[in-house]
Amino acid sequence: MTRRAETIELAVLGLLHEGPMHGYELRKRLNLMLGWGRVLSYGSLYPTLKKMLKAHLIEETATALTPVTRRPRIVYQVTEAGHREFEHLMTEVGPTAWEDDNFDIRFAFFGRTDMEIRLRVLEGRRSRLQERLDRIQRELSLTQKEVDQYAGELQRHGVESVEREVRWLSGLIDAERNPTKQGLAGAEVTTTTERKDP
Amino acid sequence: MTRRAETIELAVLGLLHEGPMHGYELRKRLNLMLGWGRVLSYGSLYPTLKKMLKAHLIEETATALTPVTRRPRIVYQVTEAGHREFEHLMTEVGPTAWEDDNFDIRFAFFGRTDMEIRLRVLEGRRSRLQERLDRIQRELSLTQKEVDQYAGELQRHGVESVEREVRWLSGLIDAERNPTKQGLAGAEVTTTTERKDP
DNA sequence: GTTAGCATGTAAGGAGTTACATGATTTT
DNA sequence: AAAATCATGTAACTCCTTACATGCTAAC
Repeated sequence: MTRRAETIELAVLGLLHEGPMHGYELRKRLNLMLGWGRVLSYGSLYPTLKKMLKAHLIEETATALTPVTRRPRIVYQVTEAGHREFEHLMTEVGPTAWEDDNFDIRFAFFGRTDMEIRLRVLEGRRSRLQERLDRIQRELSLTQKEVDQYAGELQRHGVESVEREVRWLSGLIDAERNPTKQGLAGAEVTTTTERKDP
Repeated sequence: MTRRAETIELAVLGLLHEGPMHGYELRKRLNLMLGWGRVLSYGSLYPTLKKMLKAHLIEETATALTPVTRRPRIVYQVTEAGHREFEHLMTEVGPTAWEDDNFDIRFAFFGRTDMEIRLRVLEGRRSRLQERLDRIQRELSLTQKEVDQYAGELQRHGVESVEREVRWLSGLIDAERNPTKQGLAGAEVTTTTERKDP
């Protein structure tokens, strides 16, 4: 949240790399990408696009408008500067890179970074989560007051979720380190693997 | 997010039920309870407490201040009205109850509600998550464009997380329905199952 | 012909974080 | 004695969501 603007910018830059898109479509793709829960509102997206236009990170493409269509469908595409900004944001490895939202979007675009960067981001993310677990463990041991049944269950479930996340990251890190197996990054670690849906 | 104020209020009301507490301590407990990630800032908590004071939901207790301590440690406790408000918020089952943050805090205080309410909240939460999965599945099938390796892995992992959440809820619902087993709510359902991970 | 989805925006307002400000107490 | 942590606040600022406003296009 809070620092979501940055995230959106990076996401827009990354998505437009696939080809020109207009706002409405961007929003859908964005929601699918980082929208586990919250959805991005127009009131958030369009102003961001305007801002990016002004910063010359993206530009409007001439709209294919038939004599009939009065309403323009504005199609955006990345500029050279935008492309450089994307590279810059992706290679700039730092604390912000492993914050919840930021991590997700960066991960989604891992295909366009070097393994070195990928590893640093994955490892940073993992330590962040590990710290979280440690902190909780520490605080939990300090307040040894016996917790309520449900509150305890919630706590347990929360801890397990984070631990699961850590295992996922470890799998991915391993996969990066020895790409012995055929291409699939960490897929078989996460399991699920086979989907036999039509 | 957004409607976090409500959540904080409910949490404060619930926590103070355990006994009087001062702001600093409340904050720590709160962060431990709903703080998987974000932490609650003072700039958020204290104004909320002030607001609740004005609404007579809580009151300041006379500070045990020795002649030495100049700085008062303000201790809060729930009023009768606050207690009623807590009951009201907990029994009022509706969409807000199964929003991410709201659900967590409500769940933590399940010990103080009836099974009927608990079931409705659990089931509401489960449908919400199920809808989320369906929506994603639907959108994913529409855009059959082959996804990038990493983006795909992220998607997969996200879906699995939600599915896991659904299973957890199902376990809890079962446990509520037949409390045959000894007390422990859904603990053994969440499992942990056997971890003989390779 | 009307509903639903495509498509683009803006304005107001709320919510909460950051940074600031202050001081006490405990630990190293 | 310094550092850490306890403890309580406030103000400004940043974001973002909500609600509003408009109009096209496809399906039912």
